[in-house]
Amino acid sequence: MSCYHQASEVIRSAGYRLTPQRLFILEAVYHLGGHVTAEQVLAYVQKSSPYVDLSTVYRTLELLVSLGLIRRFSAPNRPNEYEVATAEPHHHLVCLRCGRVEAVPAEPLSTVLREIVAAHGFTPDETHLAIHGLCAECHAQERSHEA
Amino acid sequence: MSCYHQASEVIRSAGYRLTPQRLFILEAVYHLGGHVTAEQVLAYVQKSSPYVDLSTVYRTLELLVSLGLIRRFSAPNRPNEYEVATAEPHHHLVCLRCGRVEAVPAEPLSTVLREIVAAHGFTPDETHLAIHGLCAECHAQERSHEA
DNA sequence: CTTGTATGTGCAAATATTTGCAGTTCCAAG
DNA sequence: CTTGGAACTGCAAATATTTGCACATACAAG
Ligand SMILES: [Mn+2]
Ligand SMILES: [Mn+2]
Ligand SMILES: [Zn+2]
Ligand SMILES: [Zn+2]
Repeated sequence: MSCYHQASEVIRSAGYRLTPQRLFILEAVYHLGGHVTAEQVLAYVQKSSPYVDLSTVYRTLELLVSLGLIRRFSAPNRPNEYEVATAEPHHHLVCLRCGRVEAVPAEPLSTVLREIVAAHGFTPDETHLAIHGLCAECHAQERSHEA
Repeated sequence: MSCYHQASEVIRSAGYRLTPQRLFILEAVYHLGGHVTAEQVLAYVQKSSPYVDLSTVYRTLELLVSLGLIRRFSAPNRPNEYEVATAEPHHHLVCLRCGRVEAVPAEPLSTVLREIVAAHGFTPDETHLAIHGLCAECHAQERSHEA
């Protein structure tokens, strides 16, 4: 579950320093589970290490994203969320009306996506796509609302 | 080209007021063309109407998005960009390394996407997807960088 | 175990975006 | 053509995120 030991090794072997802050932040994302915001990570980290700063959390989360250790979930009108990359690969459907976020398996979407954009010489590395639209309920409501 | 007349009718018939600010902002997005930021829209609008506020621009742009008159382009580490919805439907490939943004036709991606997420009862209405990854050049560089 | 130094951190300020609120204005109803 | 009131706006403050910089520290080399 919460074994972020290998993850810390990735940091080292990529040439980055293994600081207490980075370990705390890594542990926070692993421990909290699911999607977490920078603010939530900070709150957890500060229980053990009160002087860690929010900017360090942001910087570290982006570092972990660039190393592929965590994934970013970014949707308009909500703070960025982050999640361990060891979770099953998936995308998210974001309802623009009620705000609900639902996970869907990465496949077959990822494969199709990869094939289509490969024709443009592009290599998508984002396994965590935010697809905007309307959930079933909200879509039904919009339809009835017309008349 | 710049005929946003029908667009203003959409605002009215959706029950929103047709204010000078909304017309100026609409015209700005039509006139400037391509992807524009709130800041750019403000600069253009203020030439004719100096007291318009940036918050009004943000609010109005989001209103126009919700009415389907313009599209939002939202990628991490860059301000949101907006574009008239009358442009040919397309998505964007965003290189996470060099920052380049390339347009790709909406089809066949949109159709595939729609089919796949329909199985989850979801109706994607976002024809302006930001797909993250590496462009051809940057991908080549990463490969050679390994060795 | 030192030590030098590039990397990383805390803090504060900058930037990007959103929100609350009091005053203004569009426009439906008369 | 008025006019009342909800919708809208400007402004300022709040919130979200990024950045500059001086100081701290991980860690490679000795
Ligand atoms: Mn997720
Ligand atoms: Mn576009
Ligand atoms: Zn919904
Ligand atoms: Zn690139």
